[in-house]
Amino acid sequence: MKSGLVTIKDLAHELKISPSTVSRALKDHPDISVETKLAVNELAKKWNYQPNAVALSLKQSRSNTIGVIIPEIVHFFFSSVISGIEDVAYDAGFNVIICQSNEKYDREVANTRTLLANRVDGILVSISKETTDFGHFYNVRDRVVPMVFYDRVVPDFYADQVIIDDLDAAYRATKHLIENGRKKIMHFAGPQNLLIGQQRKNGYLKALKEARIEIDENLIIEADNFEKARLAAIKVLDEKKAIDGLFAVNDLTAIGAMQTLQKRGIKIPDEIAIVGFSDGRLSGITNPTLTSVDQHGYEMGTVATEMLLKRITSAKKDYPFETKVLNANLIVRESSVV
Amino acid sequence: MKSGLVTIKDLAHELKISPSTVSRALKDHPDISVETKLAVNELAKKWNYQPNAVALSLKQSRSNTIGVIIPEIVHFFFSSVISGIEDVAYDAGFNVIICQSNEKYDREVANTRTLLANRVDGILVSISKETTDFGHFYNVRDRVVPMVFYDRVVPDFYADQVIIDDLDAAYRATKHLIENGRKKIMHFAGPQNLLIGQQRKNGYLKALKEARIEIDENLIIEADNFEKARLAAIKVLDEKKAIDGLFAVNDLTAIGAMQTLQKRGIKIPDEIAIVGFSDGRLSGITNPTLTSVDQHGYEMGTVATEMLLKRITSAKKDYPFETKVLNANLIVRESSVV
DNA sequence: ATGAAAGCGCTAACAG
DNA sequence: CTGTTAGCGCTTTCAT
Repeated sequence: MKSGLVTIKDLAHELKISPSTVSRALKDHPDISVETKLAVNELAKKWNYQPNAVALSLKQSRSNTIGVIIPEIVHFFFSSVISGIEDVAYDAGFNVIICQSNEKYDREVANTRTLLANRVDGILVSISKETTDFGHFYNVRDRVVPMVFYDRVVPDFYADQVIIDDLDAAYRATKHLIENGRKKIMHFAGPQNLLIGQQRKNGYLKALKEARIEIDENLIIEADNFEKARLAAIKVLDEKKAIDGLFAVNDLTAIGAMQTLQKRGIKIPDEIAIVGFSDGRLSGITNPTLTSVDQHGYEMGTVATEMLLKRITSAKKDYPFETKVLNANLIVRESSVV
Repeated sequence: MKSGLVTIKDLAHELKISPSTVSRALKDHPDISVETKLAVNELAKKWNYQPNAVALSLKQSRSNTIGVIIPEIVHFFFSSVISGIEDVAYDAGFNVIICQSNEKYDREVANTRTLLANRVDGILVSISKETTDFGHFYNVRDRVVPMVFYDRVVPDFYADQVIIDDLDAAYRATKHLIENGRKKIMHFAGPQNLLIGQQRKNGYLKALKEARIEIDENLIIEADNFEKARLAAIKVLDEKKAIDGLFAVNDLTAIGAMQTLQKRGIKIPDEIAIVGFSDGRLSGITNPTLTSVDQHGYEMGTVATEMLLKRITSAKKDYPFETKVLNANLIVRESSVV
């Protein structure tokens, strides 16, 4: 058993044949005699030969690696997406390089460079909350590297993408509150430079309009995480706004608000009904359990990866871009129904 | 602006100089004249030249990439670890290839092969719940690829590792229950082939012994996830065991038990006090909030990566292996104190 | 059925 | 200060 790195050359040298023959024998090329194949494979096994994927990448200008840019890994939704990506990529023999943008534009740009430098065969992206300039993605397109956007897509950028129907989901979530008799419904909104932030707000507005509930801009507050939700909730209470419902852009925001309201003695859902968005591990364990939109992270990861692999492996790459819209269903729990 | 992939050759050809000069100019080699440098850099920028990291890897037998084997990404603790790894690696200019073992031995072995094939400069591993054979890691050692184990380490395997003192943390968690007057304390244990499973159980036993509480093997049940915890809790209730405390191997297990007990009308912490382990996002949002051991996932990721990078970059690699033990503090919340 | 040679993109020792 | 050459590990055409 030879230790360290065994190369094709080593095998060739030992067997007194040429590297090309070893290469062919290893991949069962028809030209090679059975004896040679046997000898080569035996030694390869004995010496624990493993092909150098780096050399292969260079030779074939194909790395069998896909890159993923993700805003934040520590997040039920996004980690579910990664899990879906990983599983599909693994089955197809692809590696996954993960880059976390940490919601920073600069880092997203750097990530993109890194992935291109490493000659990944394709890139999966969900843009950061900060991103408003998309030059780095045009760069990817110039390099003809396939790219699929998931969840947080770039508006008007012609590319493959997989999303959920955020507008409709938000609409149904808000409608659900209205159907349960709520009339003064707040919205804790996401950043409006993200399409999903806009869409979820629009869905909220649509439901209100449809029910002929007057829209009060003061009831729409930009708050998209636990801390901001706490502060926003406190502010709302201090201003003694009369509200009976809340639709939040994500679960953690909903939970931050819920806990703050509860601490002030407000009964959920009796006094204020709450609906979140994402349906991660959290929603089932709060008290009351949280009504939420199931965003199907794992599925989004698998679908996005399948789209990407299809574009990577298909002979002609210039077929039209696709947009897949996944189902997002409202999971009704205790926080919204008395 | 040339699209597609620009190489050093292209630049050299255009400027009618040799590739080596371009290469040197690009890295600001002192030998090269200022004019040449300027010309090269200008064209490189104009043509958006980006070095091919794959070619570099091959040349330098160094990929600037580290591999991570992680049991499950969708898990607050593990995703925190990844986040820590990512941040440190990124700052040091290293890429991160993530492989999920999904708690399967076979997949862990395959992951190891993949990472070696891709010539990663080092590997971070937390072993799967199934793993009892460690041959694949000896393989890594033969290849002289640095390796650091985090959290779930291999017993008696001589390697760098970063862990928390599971035994002590479990001991303190259990002692905390005892100090709050609990005497019939159950333990929902993790798989005993994992060191952390053993250690946490041993810590529990140590605290009981110290308090001269008789150990009842029937109160130790192997249950390490939400579902198993529900079933175990139901079984316990059906058998009408008299218990007043529970120490669970992780938070999700604690929460599964807590919810089941609550549904049967048992008051937490009044009738049964509960302590979990990990302290993720979940523990602060349950009702009552969950007392738990803070496992410092992010820090574990950063420390493990620093150890790995140190071994990768240090000239002599044969300095003694280190074991770093991180502090794990008990975060007391409502579930354990009346 | 096998070998020799070239080349993927880059760097570095050696020459001038 | 710059060019030539060789080689990282592998595949593949073209010879033989």
